[in-house]
This record gives sequence, C-alpha cells and structure tokens, in this order.
Amino acid sequence: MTYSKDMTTQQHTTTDAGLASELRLAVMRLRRRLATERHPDNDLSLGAMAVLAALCRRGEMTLGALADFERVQPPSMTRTVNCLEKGGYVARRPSDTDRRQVLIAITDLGRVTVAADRERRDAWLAKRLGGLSADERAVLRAAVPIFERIANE
Amino acid sequence: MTYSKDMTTQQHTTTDAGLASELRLAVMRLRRRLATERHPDNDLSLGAMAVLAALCRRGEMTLGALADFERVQPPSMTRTVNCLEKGGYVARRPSDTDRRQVLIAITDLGRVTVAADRERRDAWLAKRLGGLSADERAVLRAAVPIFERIANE
DNA sequence: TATTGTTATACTCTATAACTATA
DNA sequence: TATAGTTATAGAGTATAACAATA
Repeated sequence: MTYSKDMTTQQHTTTDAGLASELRLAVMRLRRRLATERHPDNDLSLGAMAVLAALCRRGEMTLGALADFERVQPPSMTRTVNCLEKGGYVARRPSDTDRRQVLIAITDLGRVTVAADRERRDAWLAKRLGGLSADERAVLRAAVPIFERIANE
Repeated sequence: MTYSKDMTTQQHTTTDAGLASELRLAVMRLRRRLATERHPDNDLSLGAMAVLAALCRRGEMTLGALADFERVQPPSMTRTVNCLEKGGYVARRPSDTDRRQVLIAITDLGRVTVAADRERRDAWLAKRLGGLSADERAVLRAAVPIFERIANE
C-alpha cells in the first residue's frame, strides 16, 4: 500500500474510499459539538433525550426494543429509563401478554420536555443551518434518512 | 449539483425546524454505530485514531490546536496524546519559539496505522455505502464539508 | 499577570457477567 | 432451557480545578 499525496493531504473527498473515513470523522466531530451545546433547563443527558424523543414519536416500546433502536445494550437502557422514570418523564408497566417484558411510555411531562428541548436545540442548530444555502440544507435533509439506514443495518 | 424533489422529499423532515432535531438524533445514532464497529488490530480508541488522522493530514500541531480541532478540553487531549506517544504513534517536541507549547507530530508507525485503520473501516462503511445509489452517495459526499463547517463554527 | 500544558479527581455513559422472573 | 430485564462491577472518555513552567 502506498501513501500518495492525495490520500494523506486531500481536503475533501472525491473517491468512495475516502468518503467512509471522512464521513466517520465528520460525524464524530459534529456529534461532539452537538453534545457540548448543553441545556440549562432540564437534567437529562443527550442519550436520555434521544430515548424520550423516540418514545414521543413511536409510542410505547419495550425496554429491549428501545435498546435495539438506540443501539445500546439492555443494561444501559435500564439505567437511562430509571433516570427518566425518576424524573417523571416516562412510566413503566408490565406487558399483558408476556410479563417478562416491560413497556415504557412517555408522560405528559416527557412530551412537554421533548418539545422544549427540540425548540432550544433547534434554535442553536437552526442558527447554523440558517447560514447555509437552500441547496446545502437540502443535502442535510436528504442525508438524515440515509444515516438512519446505515446505522440500523 | 442540485438536490431536487426526489432527493429532498422525505417523510421525516419536511420543515427546517424538524431538520435540526432529526439531524442531531441521526448523527448520534450513526456515531454510536460506528463506535461499536471495533478494530481488532490496534489498541487505539476512536478518539485517538481521529487525532492520528488529523496529524496525518494537517502535519505537526500544538496540543492546544489539536484540542480545539477535536473539540475537547486540553486535559483530555493530553491524555490521548500520552496514549499515542506511549505506543510510538506520535512524538512530542517543545516549540522553538514558545517553550510553553508542545508540538505533536505523527511517526511512521502512526502513518501506517492511519492507513490500515482507514482501509479496515472503509471496508465496513463502504459495504453500507455500496448499498446506496449513486445519488445517495453524492448526498453524503456533499454533507461532509457542511458538517465540518457546522462543527467548527 | 496571562497563557500552555499537565496532574488530580470525579462524573457520565457504556459494556460484560451474574442474577431473577417469567415463558 | 431460553428469554426479558435488572443488578453489580469495571472501563473508556470527558470535564473542572489546581498546579507548573514560560511569556
């Protein structure tokens, strides 16, 4: 394997091979940037808010389904749900059909919190998005479902 | 390059307000997915590999500049660089002009490691990218520099 | 006095392994 | 015996605060 100038010094990606690396690093950095934009008004972590948003959109889910969806192991999700339950953002109930399963549902407080969080974060990100051209926003809008697909494959 | 209707009409994000939320959650999940795709052949973390890649591309940098670039605090970068130095992937040297500063440079081993890691990860992600249409790959390629811009703003 | 980097310490998130209870 | 979830424990990564060396 040779290390040509292109491979080590290029600014943007023009090849499919480079795309994977570039995308990976870009996603990492953007995620860290988003994580540091912290919220003052509630005590929930980024991960907890993501779970809340999932429940808000998809309705009641089992703990296992939530763990799969968020790509974490069940013990991690138990921890997150404990945190959310203690704050009154979600409620647990045993499944009627299989009493090993636990169904998690969002509460009214949870819904309000999701809406407020979305508004606040959108304000931050939207400010950045506002600096983009219409074409660039279109790129991001198109990228979202592709990301979902890759992540869930 | 324009992103016309077929690429931008999605069921999820049709408004700019929703775009910020969707993008944020999608980035989080994809990042977690990428993080779980672990490497068997070296002992470096995702963050350490990102630092190595930055040094490979941009050349020698001070610790502070690296911290800024990767969006972490200086103590975190010190830790990461210690790890890289111990493994022989980078070398420290004091700056000639300002002896408070420490310059970090990638070694030959570091360069080889970056290339190998890139190849391996690309294989994983490229497999997913291979399942996409040419248009979809074009979207991702266009998204990368936009992400960089948002993250570094 | 201000700045660059390091050390000390603690917190958050995540994972694996062992356990409980249902199926 | 297998599965869903929990508890116990440990590791990785990050941050803030206090410190050292230099400007």
